[in-house]
Formats: sequence, C-alpha cells, structure tokens
Amino acid sequence: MKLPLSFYLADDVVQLAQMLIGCSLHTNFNGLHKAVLITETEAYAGINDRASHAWNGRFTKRIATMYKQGGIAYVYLCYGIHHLFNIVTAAEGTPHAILIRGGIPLSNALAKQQPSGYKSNRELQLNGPGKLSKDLGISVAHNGISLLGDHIWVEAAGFEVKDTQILRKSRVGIDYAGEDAGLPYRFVFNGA
DNA sequence: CTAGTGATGTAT
DNA sequence: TACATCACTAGC
Repeated sequence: MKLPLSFYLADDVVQLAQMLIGCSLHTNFNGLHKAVLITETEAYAGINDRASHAWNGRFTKRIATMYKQGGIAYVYLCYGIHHLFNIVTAAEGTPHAILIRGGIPLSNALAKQQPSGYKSNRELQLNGPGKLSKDLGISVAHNGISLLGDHIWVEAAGFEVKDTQILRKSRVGIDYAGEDAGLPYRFVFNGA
C-alpha cells in the first residue's frame, strides 16, 4: 500500500526516518519495476541542522527542492559521480529531507515475505546511497518528482517492525557539521 | 588508507 | 570567471 501524502507532511522528520525503516521503495521506469526494502535512513532537519544543505536558511536552485511540500524526491549529484536519493517531508517552506542510505533488493515474488526471508540474502544488500540509486535507476533527472505517482513511490512495511530491530546511530560523512555530526539521526534495520 | 569526479556554491 | 567543496565508492 502506497504511503499517502499525509505521511510525508508530518513535521517530525526524525520520527519519519525511523518509520521508513522496513518500508519498500519502488521505481518503475520504462516498464521495469524494481523494489528494495529500506534498511537505512538519515534525517536532515532543516535550517537548524548544520549537516543539512538548507542549514542557516541557505536557499539555492539545487536546495529549492527541499523547501517544497513533502512527498517528492530530492536527488542531487555528489562527488561528481553519485546520485543521492532523498525523500522531502514536511509542509512547503520547511526544508526537511530523509536520505535513503541502504536497502535490500526485493524481487516481485519476495515482496510479501517475512523479514526472515531477507536475512539469508544479506550479501545482496545495497549498502550505500550511491549504489542504491544506481541500482534503482534513480538520477538527478528525477529531482522533484512526486512520490505519489507511478515512477517512484514508497509502500508501507509488509510486516511488523519492532523498535528493538532498529539501531539508532550518528550520521555518516558529515564531519563538516561540527557538533551536529553527533546527532542520532541515522536509523539502521537490524533484522534480528 | 587514498584517488577520482563534476556540479554547485562562494569568493573574487 | 576562478577555486574549493562535497549527505560517496572502489581499489589498494
């Protein structure tokens, strides 16, 4: 079941990042349908978060997407090579976003199985945001696309995700963020 | 550990 | 117009 617009409009981006763990991310380009179980997310919490592009109210052409109403994709090129896929949340004017850092590929047949079915495929994990978007075929061309449409969308978890299955950690690759680099805004699905 | 990559942002 | 930076990955 596709997540509704109301999900993306919630104001607590950190909680949303946690709720996305266990959900599935789907793409459908040129008739090719792909899906991954989301196992790792990071929250970027607007103008007060030094790690966020929108920190201190920065507003540029690239960042503008983050300020739009939730429920769309924010995709940008990092290090000249990697297309990083984020989910924009909150109301228009509030630059919240959630980076999808990792997942487990689901074939259509596996999509409804219990998580125990995925654990045996641990080696198939797409760990890393660059690899994830590459595998799904997401690129900067999809920046700003709606997540309620038929190209990229998120579906609710098909099983119960317990708090004890989610690890909470500090974010990765944002040493420049000073003390905000230590904020526990990263969530990892442990499966067990 | 370090190199590579090119758009983006900030300073001239 | 120039230069530094970067929410990363692959390969030693």
